[in-house]
Amino acid sequence: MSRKGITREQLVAEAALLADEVGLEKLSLSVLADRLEVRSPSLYNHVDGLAGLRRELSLLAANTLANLVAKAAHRRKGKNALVAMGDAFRNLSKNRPGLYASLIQAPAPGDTEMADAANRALEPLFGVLSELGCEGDQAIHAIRSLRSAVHGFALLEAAGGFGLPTDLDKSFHWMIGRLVP
Amino acid sequence: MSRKGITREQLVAEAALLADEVGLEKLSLSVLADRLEVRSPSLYNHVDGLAGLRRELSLLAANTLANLVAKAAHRRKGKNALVAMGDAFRNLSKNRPGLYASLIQAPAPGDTEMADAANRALEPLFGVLSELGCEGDQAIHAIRSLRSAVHGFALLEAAGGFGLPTDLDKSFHWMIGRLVP
DNA sequence: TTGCGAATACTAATAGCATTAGTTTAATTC
DNA sequence: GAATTAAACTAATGCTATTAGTATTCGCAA
Repeated sequence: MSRKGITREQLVAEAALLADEVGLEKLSLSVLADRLEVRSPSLYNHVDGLAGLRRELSLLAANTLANLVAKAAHRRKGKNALVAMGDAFRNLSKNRPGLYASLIQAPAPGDTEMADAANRALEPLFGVLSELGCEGDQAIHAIRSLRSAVHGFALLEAAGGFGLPTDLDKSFHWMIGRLVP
Repeated sequence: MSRKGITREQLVAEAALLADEVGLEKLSLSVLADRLEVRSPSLYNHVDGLAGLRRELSLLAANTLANLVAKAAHRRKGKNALVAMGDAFRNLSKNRPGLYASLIQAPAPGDTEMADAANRALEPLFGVLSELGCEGDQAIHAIRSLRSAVHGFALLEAAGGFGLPTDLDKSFHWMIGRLVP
């Protein structure tokens, strides 16, 4: 058969798009192979099985998020920056639900690359908080709370957990405003 | 073969325990059948396939949570009640991770039984907030925020998302305190 | 240009899971 | 005690992931 010239990056990117369309749970090597017009065993040349693909997706998600958050924080200050970062988070979950969902899986113990990528998305948060004069225990509490709240909000929203979609933006901003010291 | 006398409640309860042990993703009809010392097609007498089992688990989780939250709120007032309810939430995620995880799946559109069960867990929350003089938009924002924050915190904690486990309780209580109006 | 090695695709085969159909057997009911 | 129903079983199908082995194509070096 003629070569398709698939690269790992393309493969993972396509898998992410597919996950957005059909849901991360329904993403299988079979459907990905169909999409790429290839037989499923061929995927093993690029990725270490389904588990490997999932890890690549997590990595892509973490890096994508880190970039969006950094861009959102750029040239903004204080609470404005926090709100923009929160919005970036939430927008990713709305625009790329499959990709966002792959953030959830816990990194394997000792997987520093994965842990690093996740931490990179949090760095701007540290910056803004210290700029707001928030240090020590306060900063730790605030970061944990903001992460939890934003993540939980995005998940509940994606799962249709909120009854009415009215004023969801207001609620989200109210929440963030409450959690900055 | 002699009958095993399995009831649907037992089956679902056992499935929940199994999910706690091996993780919800790894819970299959096969392993459940092994645990119950039965062949997997026999499970179809009690439950509508894997999808049906998952729905039953979600229902059990929602009801369990509703009971725990109601008990936590009992005879408590104001912020004390909110903290106790939050703790109940978080404890469930720690003690029954598999069961807790099955809360996440979105209810099928039109599945009122599932939606009702989920709402029942939130009722005490409404009570406490109105008792705190929180009404209208404020109440809506607060409820959404508290749900998001508590849920997000429980998930991140379960996934090992927080680096150090030190003072996690303090952070959790700090967060709740911030979100009550 | 030719030839060689590595990368990438393929086919074939295996194993596990969910699911359906049809059968048997035990319990319940009349 | 006979008939009905419920709950177990076996057998078979189809889908997925995965491995092994094979062939083809691309890039590079002689």
